Amino acid sequence: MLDLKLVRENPDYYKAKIESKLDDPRKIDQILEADVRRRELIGEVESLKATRNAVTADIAAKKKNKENADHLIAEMKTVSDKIKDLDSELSDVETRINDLLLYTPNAPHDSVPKGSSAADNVEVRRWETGTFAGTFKPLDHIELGKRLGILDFERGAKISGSGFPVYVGKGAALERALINFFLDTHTTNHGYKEVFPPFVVNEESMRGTGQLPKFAEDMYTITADGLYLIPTAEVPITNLHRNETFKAEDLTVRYCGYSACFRREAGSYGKETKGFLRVHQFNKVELVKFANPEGSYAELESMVNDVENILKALKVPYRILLLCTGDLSFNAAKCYDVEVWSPAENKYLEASSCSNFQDFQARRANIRFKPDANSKPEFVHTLNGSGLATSRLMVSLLENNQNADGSVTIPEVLRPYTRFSTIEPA
RNA sequence: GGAAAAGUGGCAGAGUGGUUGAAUGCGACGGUCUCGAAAACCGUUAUACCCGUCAGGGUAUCGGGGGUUCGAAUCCCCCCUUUUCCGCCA
Repeated sequence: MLDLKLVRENPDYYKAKIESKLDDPRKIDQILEADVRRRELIGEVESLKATRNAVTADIAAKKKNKENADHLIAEMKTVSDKIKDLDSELSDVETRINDLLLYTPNAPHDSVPKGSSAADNVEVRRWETGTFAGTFKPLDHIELGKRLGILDFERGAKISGSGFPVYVGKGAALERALINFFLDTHTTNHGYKEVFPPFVVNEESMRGTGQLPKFAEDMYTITADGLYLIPTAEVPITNLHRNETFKAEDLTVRYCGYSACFRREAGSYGKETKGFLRVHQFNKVELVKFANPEGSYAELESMVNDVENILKALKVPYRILLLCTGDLSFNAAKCYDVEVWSPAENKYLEASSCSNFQDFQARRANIRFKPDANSKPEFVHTLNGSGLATSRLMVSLLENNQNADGSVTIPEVLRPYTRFSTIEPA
C-alpha cells in the first residue's frame, strides 16, 4: 500500500499516477478527508487521556494518604466513557483509511510509458533464433499432446474439472525436467537460493503480498481452516520475511522456488481457455528479490535477463514487453512481460512477468532493512518474476520443436533431465 | 483431536491493580583510562502515532482481540503461537 504521509504531502502526484493506472483518483481525496477527521479525533481523545492519566495519579496519591477521592473518580468515569466513544469512532475512521489504502493501486514508476491498454505496451527487444522454420503447417499443442499421448485434458476434467490438465508419460517427465532445469540454472548460474514453500497460506500472507482483500474471488480457499491455495510462490516466499528487518549488507536477497499455482480465473471464461493457455493449476518456478531501494531497478533488469537466459538455452523465441501504466497490475510499479512465440496460435503468449513493487508490498507485509547499524529501519523493495511458468512455455516448446513426422525434439539442455531426446507419436 | 505449561524491551530474565516504558544481567553505541587493545569505570540504548518551524509536549504499545475498573503487564473471556505428554498418521 501507499505511504499515507507521502499521499498527504503529494496528493496531486498520486492522483495522476492512479489515474494513469485507470483507477479512480478520488480515492486519494477520500483517504485525505478521512485522515483529517482521524487527526481531529486523535487530538481530542489523546488530550482526554492525558487528563485522565494525570487525575488517576492524583487518585492514587490521595488513596495512599487515605484521603477521599470519590468526586475525582466520578469525574473520571464520565471522561472514560467519552474516551471510549471517541476511540471507537477513531478506530472506524482508521479502518476506513486502511481499507481505502488497501484498494488503492501502486503508483507506476516514472519510466513506465503511459497507456490505456495492452496495445500501448512497448516491445523492448525480441529474440527469434529458433523460430519455427518447418515447411509444414504446425499443429497446436493440444493436437500434439493428444498425438504424442503426453497431455490428457479430458481425464483432467473428469477428476478435477476443466483447466486441470494431466501430464502423462514423457509429458510428465518433460514437465519435471523443465522445473529442475529452471531451478538448477537459477541457483547455480544466477545466485538465487532455492526454497520449497507451502502451497497453502494464511490470510495475513495473502494481505502481505496484496492478493487480499481485492482479489479474493481469484483464489481457491479452504474455509474450514481459513487458508488459501497460493496463486504463485511469490506469496509464501515474499512472506518468509514478513515482519522482519534485514541488515543492509545482506541485501539483495534472492530466492527461487517451485510451486504449483492455483487460480480460479473467475470471469475469464471464454478468453484463451483452450488447452494450456489458461488453466486453474499450473507449475511455476518463481524468482523473488528483496532489494535496497537504491538498486531495485537494476535488480529488475537483471531478473529479466535471468529469465531470458533460460529461454535462450531452450532456444525458444520470445519478446520482452514493457507494460504501460494502464496494463500494469495493481501491485506493480514497473513490469516487464516475457512472451514466448506460439507458431500454431501465431502469436506471443505471456510466460513470465517480472515486476518491481518498490515498497508497496513491503509496507503491507512490514519487511524492512537497516541502512546502517544506528539508523531507523526502512522498507525494502520487493521484486518478483516467473522464471518461468511451464504451461505456456510447454506450448511454445512443443510447437516450435515439432517435426514433419509428428515427433517433437527435446532441446539439448533438457536432455540430461529427460534422458530422452525425442517424443514420438504414441 | 485430548491434556498441561509458557509467551515481557536486540537477547536473557524480574514484576505488588495505582508516577512501571517497565528492575537486573548481557549485548550494542559513546566516553574516560591506554602507545593501542582488553579489563574496569561513566553515560546512552524501543517503536508507532498526534501537536509543534524548532525546542519540546502528548498518546499508545508487556503474543493478538475483547471485558472489568477512576486506573490493567498484573483480574476475567476468546483466539494465536511455542514446548512437553497422550492419541492418530505419510
